[in-house]
Amino acid sequence: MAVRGRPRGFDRDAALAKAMQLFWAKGYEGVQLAELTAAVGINPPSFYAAVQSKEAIHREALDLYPATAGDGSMAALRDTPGTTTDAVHAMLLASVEVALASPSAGGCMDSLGLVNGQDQNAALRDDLRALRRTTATLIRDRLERGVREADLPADIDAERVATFCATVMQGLSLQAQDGASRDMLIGVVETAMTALDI
Amino acid sequence: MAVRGRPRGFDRDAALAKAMQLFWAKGYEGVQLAELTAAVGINPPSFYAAVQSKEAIHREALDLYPATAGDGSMAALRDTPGTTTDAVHAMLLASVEVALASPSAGGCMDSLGLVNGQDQNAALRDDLRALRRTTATLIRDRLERGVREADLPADIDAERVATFCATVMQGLSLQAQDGASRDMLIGVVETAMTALDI
DNA sequence: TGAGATATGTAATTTCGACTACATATTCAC
DNA sequence: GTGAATATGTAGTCGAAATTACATATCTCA
Repeated sequence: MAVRGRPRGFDRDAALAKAMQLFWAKGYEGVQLAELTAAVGINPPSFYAAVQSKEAIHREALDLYPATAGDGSMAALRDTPGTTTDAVHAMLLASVEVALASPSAGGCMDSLGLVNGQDQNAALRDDLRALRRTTATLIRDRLERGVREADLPADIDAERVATFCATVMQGLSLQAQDGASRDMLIGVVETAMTALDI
Repeated sequence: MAVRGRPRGFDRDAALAKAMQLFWAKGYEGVQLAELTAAVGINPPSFYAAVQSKEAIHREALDLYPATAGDGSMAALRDTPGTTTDAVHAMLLASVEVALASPSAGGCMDSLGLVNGQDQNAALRDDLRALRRTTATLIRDRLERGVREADLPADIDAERVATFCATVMQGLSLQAQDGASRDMLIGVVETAMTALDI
């Protein structure tokens, strides 16, 4: 059962990837649809034939982000063997790479995609906040696992340490935007790790 | 030599203070001029008779910010007696209060006022970046003073530690936006301080 | 008191950016 | 080949937000 009508003249997945790059580089409100369609090489009607709205494709980009470039830090947290401390260290180092991997060195898409924008985009801003809270929760879960496995002292405050890690990761995104070098960001991570010698 | 013509019907300083509150709460692009004029109780022409543009009053607000509410952290860094560590600790605790003092619990105005906005506001975004770099420089200066006064070990990397502090402070702003409580933010500061037991 | 100067209110204007109407083009099913 | 279905390009529309035109109001100075 092949599709009827005229076939789409561009690669939707490639367009989405391009959109993600743009949103990552410039934030939601920093990207104009005209810019996006120009980057893909299409006209607005072709875009709207394939996507419901700017907001809709941004949501798709948010889903694509961890599935590709943006998953570095959570993947490191999840997959790094060894101690919990090793995993947290790898996570922070990975978040440095994510921040620098932005097409504009603009930090993490979830952290900076929409910070203080227009009221009309409040829903998206709240979604990003929820994503960030989820990240903090994943970190806390990993720390609590470390406690259960006697890898960390039983008396640590997992939520506090997780919030500290999230704070540093978000700060790293802004530092990347401010032009900090990879070496400097890695130095920040190493300094942060000394706070985790619990 | 009194002023000629009809006198202004509103208090310009009060209007500026209101504008600062709004910009602090919602960011540059999150505030509409209509909202600002409504909050002040005037109409747009009265605003434009007293101020050149939205961008101009935002610049004034950026100047007013440290002169009033926003100066907490730098004042603490500057004025806290005792050790350098005491000063840094006070600075971080003050930045928690600044972040929570925002009319919307929205973090520091310099950190979050315009993160990933429209291309047309690139100049303002760059100004904010410069302000943040200045903050990091002030911290580094204080640390270097600590080294000179033998208050800190001679071999610390002042720039790295200063960048760490700036990273945490900026992260605290985002955490405040994400709804972290004062207790949690203070916990983050205490955790960060353990990284500074150099 | 009147002339000059500045402020205000009403109601635009202007610009920009997301989104779309519509005519045309390309494909599939039969 | 014809018709149904979907895509594309041109050229808009539509709404939102900063900014302003202009008539009027209120003040100082002579």
